[in-house]
Amino acid sequence: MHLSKSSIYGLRASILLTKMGGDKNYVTIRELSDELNIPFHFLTKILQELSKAEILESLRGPNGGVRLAKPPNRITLKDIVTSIDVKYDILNCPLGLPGCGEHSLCPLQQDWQNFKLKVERMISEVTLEDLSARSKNNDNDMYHRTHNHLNA
Amino acid sequence: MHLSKSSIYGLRASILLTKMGGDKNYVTIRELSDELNIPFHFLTKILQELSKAEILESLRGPNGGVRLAKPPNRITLKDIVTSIDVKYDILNCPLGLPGCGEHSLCPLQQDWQNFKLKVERMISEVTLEDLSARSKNNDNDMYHRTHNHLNA
DNA sequence: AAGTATTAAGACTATTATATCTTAATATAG
DNA sequence: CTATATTAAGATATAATAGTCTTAATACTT
Repeated sequence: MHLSKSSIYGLRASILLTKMGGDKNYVTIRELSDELNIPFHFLTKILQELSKAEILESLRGPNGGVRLAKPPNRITLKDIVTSIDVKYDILNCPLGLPGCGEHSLCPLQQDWQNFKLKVERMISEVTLEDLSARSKNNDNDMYHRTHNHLNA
Repeated sequence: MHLSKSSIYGLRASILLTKMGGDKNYVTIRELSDELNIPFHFLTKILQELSKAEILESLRGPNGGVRLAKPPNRITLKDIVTSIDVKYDILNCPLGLPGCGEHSLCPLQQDWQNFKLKVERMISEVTLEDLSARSKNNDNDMYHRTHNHLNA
């Protein structure tokens, strides 16, 4: 049960893009990678995936970069995650005990079921707009820190 | 947020051992690996860790094998997991959103906090005896299936 | 048209997790 | 004492993930 770094980086970049890109201008990947401390070439490849999935648009050359291809209230976290990790495994019991969620052996079963449903609903309902708004209201804005003591 | 396969295999083998080993006889690793569909040599190395941690005892030669080194009600899941994955990362936000659990950006924050506490408490309180008992009362006993459509 | 800034694409490398193979050590049985 | 069964240990192999580097394509600027 976890997302790949690719997905996490893709999420973070998309959120930052949402916050910066209100004016429909392109933002360079270099800017994003600097701000988020993500290796440039690595982020480039990830964002290429999101462009192919038509979540982002890109433009080469001077003044080029990437930007959202749709209004941020029409892009869910699930859109992003499933474009990057084609088969993401966020929903397996963290203890890997067989049958968790179906049978009664795993003691976490009930808690896991509940949490799983919330995760499922959250990622398919929450949009970039939502997250971006939250972030703006947050004094202690982790998205603009330059040091990396973040979760990974 | 996830356990390594090593930890999961170690857990499964320990549970099976608990169920088989009431009579204090040694069980061969081959038997365990066959029953659980875990590669023999791989399981051997994992169980060596558990032996070093004095959770299991082992004996070489004919009639050798492994067995619990303590009564199963004195071995918690956490004992096993921390012996195998010295630094297990079960407690990071599955979305890797920065600051989850401390700040308010991640929408899962509250749910994640709750779940995390339950996981923490569970793995440090539940013993092999508990799990083994559950398993015995379970008709559909996944631990003795030979095919592997289990969580991983 | 030339130069420059930028993404696209793909090859390459590094790291970690998972798995296998080989040999050594040890205990038992005969 | 010899043969055999078993774990111990360590070297090697494979696969997945993460990250880097190089070159190509493209778009803008002058």
